[in-house]
Amino acid sequence: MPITIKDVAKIASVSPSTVSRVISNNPSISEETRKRVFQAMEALDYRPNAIARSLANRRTNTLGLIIPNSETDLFDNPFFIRAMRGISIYSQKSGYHIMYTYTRNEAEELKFLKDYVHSNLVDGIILMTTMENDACIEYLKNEKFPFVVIGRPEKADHTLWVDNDNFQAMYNMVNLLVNEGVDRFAYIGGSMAYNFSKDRFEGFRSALNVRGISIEPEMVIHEAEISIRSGYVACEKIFSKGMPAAIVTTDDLLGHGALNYLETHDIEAVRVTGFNNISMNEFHKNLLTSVDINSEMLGYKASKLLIENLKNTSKVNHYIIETKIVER
Amino acid sequence: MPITIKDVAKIASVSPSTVSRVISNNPSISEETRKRVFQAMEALDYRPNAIARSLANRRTNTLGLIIPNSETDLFDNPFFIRAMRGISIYSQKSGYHIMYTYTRNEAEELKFLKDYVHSNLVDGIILMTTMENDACIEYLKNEKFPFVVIGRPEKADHTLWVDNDNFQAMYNMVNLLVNEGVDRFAYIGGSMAYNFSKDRFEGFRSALNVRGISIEPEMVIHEAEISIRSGYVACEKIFSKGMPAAIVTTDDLLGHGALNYLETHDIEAVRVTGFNNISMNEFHKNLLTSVDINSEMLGYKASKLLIENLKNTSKVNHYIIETKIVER
DNA sequence: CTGAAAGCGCTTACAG
DNA sequence: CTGAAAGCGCTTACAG
Repeated sequence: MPITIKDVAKIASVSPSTVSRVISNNPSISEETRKRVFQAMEALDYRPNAIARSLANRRTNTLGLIIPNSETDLFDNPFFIRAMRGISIYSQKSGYHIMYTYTRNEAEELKFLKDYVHSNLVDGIILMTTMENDACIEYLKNEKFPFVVIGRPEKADHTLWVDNDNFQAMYNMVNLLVNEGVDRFAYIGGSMAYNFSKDRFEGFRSALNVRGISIEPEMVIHEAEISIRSGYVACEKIFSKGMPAAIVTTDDLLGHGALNYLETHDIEAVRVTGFNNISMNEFHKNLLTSVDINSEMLGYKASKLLIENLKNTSKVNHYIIETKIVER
Repeated sequence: MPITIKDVAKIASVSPSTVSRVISNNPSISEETRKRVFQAMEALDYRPNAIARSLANRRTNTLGLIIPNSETDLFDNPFFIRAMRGISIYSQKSGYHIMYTYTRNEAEELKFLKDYVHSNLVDGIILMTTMENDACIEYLKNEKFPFVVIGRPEKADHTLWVDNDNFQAMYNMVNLLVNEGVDRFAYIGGSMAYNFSKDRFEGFRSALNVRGISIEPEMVIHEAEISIRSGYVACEKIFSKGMPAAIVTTDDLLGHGALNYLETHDIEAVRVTGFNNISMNEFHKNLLTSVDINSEMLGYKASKLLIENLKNTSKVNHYIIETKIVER
């Protein structure tokens, strides 16, 4: 027999309405009765039933999280768990809970998204990635259901999003290498269906352009899968065409694949760079210079942005998270 | 104005009770009216309100997941995300949702655990790790709140748990090495406050015992933190004492730390083994033989066990997940 | 096989 | 500043 608001009301000699107002911090309650009610709650070790509150006020204080398809190694990428940590930390602070669901493909993404939206279980949704013609974004916009997306969407209007400045981060990385004297570049990136891949590639292209270094198309590889294996395989193609002075990649897993290739083939003096600054880099003998994208902050700010908007206390529709080049 | 059970009832010319019975698959409904109700639901695109259902039948069909403290690299360990994936996949199948919360220390663990238990938001809890004198297990037992724990707890009676046979896995690994001719062993493990650390160490000890190989205490290191760094640091201690023929570790991160040490110091012909078979192993030049603990299956079976018990369809209180040595 | 009614534990206009 | 009442959208004994 659980303790309810009625039990508290009886002990405190007030009505259930009053107890409810005390719980929700309604300012119209006198200090005297507030104190009495708190005492009663304490005495009974009363905890409000979150489900009942949700039904009555039509808010669940819960956010839904869609973790995208990843048969690939992508899933061992610490990005997701780090972002989920940031999401959890901000949400805890503001009294929100987080539901997640793992999906294997876009069809499942959409299916579970609908489940979240129609079940009334969550007040808003966090999408962990952005794709070209993203069906999830499309759907949520149509339904006018609150959501935030990690990664700048194609049409950023009327959409909440957080992202790094991927163009700038890659631009700066290439510049750094040019300043070190690198004059021949290879590039390994992920699928151009992702906006962050496009942005990073554009940063690469623009930086070389500005510095007057030509891009060699056969040294530019876009791999469908972001993994150590892909990085390795891409190098086989690259080195069949020539010998770059640096291999710029869009992910540390690709970068480590490249490093493995270099080591296996006893190739020296080729710089390799990546993104994400995964912990594996730190003690690795082969040095990988990497962009720390601050995944945890991406998650943190994503939930912040969404929750602020649910409470109507936000003026902005996006946050840019600072990146940092970690040189090695 | 959301569509409710009443709207459906009106269209189908039945009472709300009947609609409810159709939704919950109550067998006492005639085929004829069942069909009519389904048609009405379809016509209105009706979706039951999960919150209202939860309040009425006192089940939320939601599980709560506590992700333990990890200021350390532990968090980049793919174990967590893989287990969470398994948990999600089984839960989806049986119509359960998953909430997670990240915690920074045992005090927070307990705090958020209480939050879950008292908010009535979840029907059961999944604990991702087991510790010595685990306060969370203690608490949940006292509250008689349903839970499952990944990792065999100290007192396994009246507790649901899933685990590998960590003793056996390590025992087999050591045996394999002995058969290959290894006659001098070093050991790097995690904190002995974790049962899996204890089990793995016992497997190590017993296997050497049986094969008549003595353990050199100064070559046995228990690190508080499971990380690449710790593995490296442990090797500094080990090699100041002598030259083992194999370094057996309880985690691939420790193993990679050891490999890095060997490489940095140009030490060859020392075998290194780990646990988890992380993806980093696959393309790494230095070969790490590893125990694949099947993290995803641990998560999968954990939610299966918990959900089966919530539905009273389970006879067992634990599952052992098979491990597999991946030789390299 | 089906319906009317009470109930799950809250919130919130409305009235005073 | 506080209470009585209706309502949130379901479920489920009870009765027929």
